[in-house]
Amino acid sequence: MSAPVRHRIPEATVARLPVYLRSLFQVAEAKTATISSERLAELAGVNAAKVRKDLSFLGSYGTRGVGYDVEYLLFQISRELGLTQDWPVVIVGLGNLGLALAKYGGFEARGFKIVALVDAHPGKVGQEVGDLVVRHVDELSPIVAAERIAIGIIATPSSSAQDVADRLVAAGVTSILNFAPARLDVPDQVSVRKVDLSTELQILSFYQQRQGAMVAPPRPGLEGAAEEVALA
Amino acid sequence: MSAPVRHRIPEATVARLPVYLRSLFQVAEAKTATISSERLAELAGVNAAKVRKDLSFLGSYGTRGVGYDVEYLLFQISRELGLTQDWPVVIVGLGNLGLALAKYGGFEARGFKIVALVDAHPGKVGQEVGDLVVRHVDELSPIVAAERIAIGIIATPSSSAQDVADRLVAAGVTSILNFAPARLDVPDQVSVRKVDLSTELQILSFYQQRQGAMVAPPRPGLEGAAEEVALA
DNA sequence: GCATGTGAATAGATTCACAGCG
DNA sequence: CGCTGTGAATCTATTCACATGC
Repeated sequence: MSAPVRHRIPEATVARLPVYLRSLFQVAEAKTATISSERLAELAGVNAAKVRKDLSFLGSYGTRGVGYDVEYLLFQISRELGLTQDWPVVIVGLGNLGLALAKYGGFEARGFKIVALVDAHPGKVGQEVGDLVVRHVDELSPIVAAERIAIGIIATPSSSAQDVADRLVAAGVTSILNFAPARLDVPDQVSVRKVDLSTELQILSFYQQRQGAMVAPPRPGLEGAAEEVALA
Repeated sequence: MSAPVRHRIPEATVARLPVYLRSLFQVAEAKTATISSERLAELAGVNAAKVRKDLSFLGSYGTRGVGYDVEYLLFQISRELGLTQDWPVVIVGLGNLGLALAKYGGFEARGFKIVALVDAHPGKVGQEVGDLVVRHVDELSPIVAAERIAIGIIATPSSSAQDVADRLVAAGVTSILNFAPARLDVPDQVSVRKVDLSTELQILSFYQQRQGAMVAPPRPGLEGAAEEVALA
């Protein structure tokens, strides 16, 4: 059931697998049966050697002289990412952002299903959002257990983020996506990823400031290399 | 008026400066005058040697045997990030996510000011959000010019993302924060950073699937890509 | 012939460990 | 003496270049 685990897959590679997955979905819609590393690289915005090396960590799924079978590769990457099942997710915090996430339909298509909404504020509890009713954060444990939730999204103010993380962990959640601009202290077995909008803007600001009219774009993490900047 | 640029600052370091900044604001509120790399590392969730090396790229702002002056360091990092001024920002796309971002008050405090909202949908145009009125995307150029906007946030469905990016670039925007799950093709001078919620969840799914055993919380600031957003 | 798969080379980031200085 | 600043060592990631095998 679980993936082969031929090698230990590098973190940087794991972070790119979802990008390849998306590109492959596009290609699959166009009824293309096979794809070369060159073409996939172009769609994903990376370099072809990187694509080949990344895919080689999953196994030898390509055919020399031909390329990769799109459907087969889609399946292999999905399996590697654990997306052959749907993961139940809880959103904690239903302010502007939490609500936007709750209403966003794009997760379902990608292997995730929002199954519970939780907030600490009495005014929020009981509210209906889509086909879910917001429940109180004190009920987190039974909800997580009942719905077999493994992934939690924190969309609260940062002042409550650590408390919420503690509750999620206590309830048995082992993966957390944190939108609050706060560092979370969690046990080693728990994975945390952070999305911080202000941080992203500040990084853009850095590169923006350095260019006035010169050079040097940053790079979101994909290709490209920063050029040198002349001294002021 | 721009920073000293003693060395070229590594990308990984740039991505951590906002984290240090936030930690320093906390510390400053507590009226602490100086801070050691050890303590700052703890607050930022990184290792102390990394803090020292990162800060050393900005200059020698610490005092041996003592630590760093909090206020001074705050200023230096802010300056390096270009946050001594407020950047005017436009949000394109006012679906659930765009609206949530528009209503989110956290940017102002961090050096950014949302000065314009733009959408292509007639139903959206004219709507009031906070103290702004949504304007039509066709007016982008004059708006960008009038407000001296350098940073644009794309919160549209991915099908429009490239078109919006082209318009932003044509209007003179040189930094883009992209929430749409699409790769953007832009000129070299333009910086793009991408925030992709589904990708983040998929990365969590990978580690979740490899349960119990090792943990490997991926890095927050750099790579990432894949899906996200926008709503209709 | 042609595109994969992969060792080897290079580049970049992190960590170590200690010299240097207040 | 304590903590910064930094070369050196290590680890991770990227890119090159070509042998391999369809």
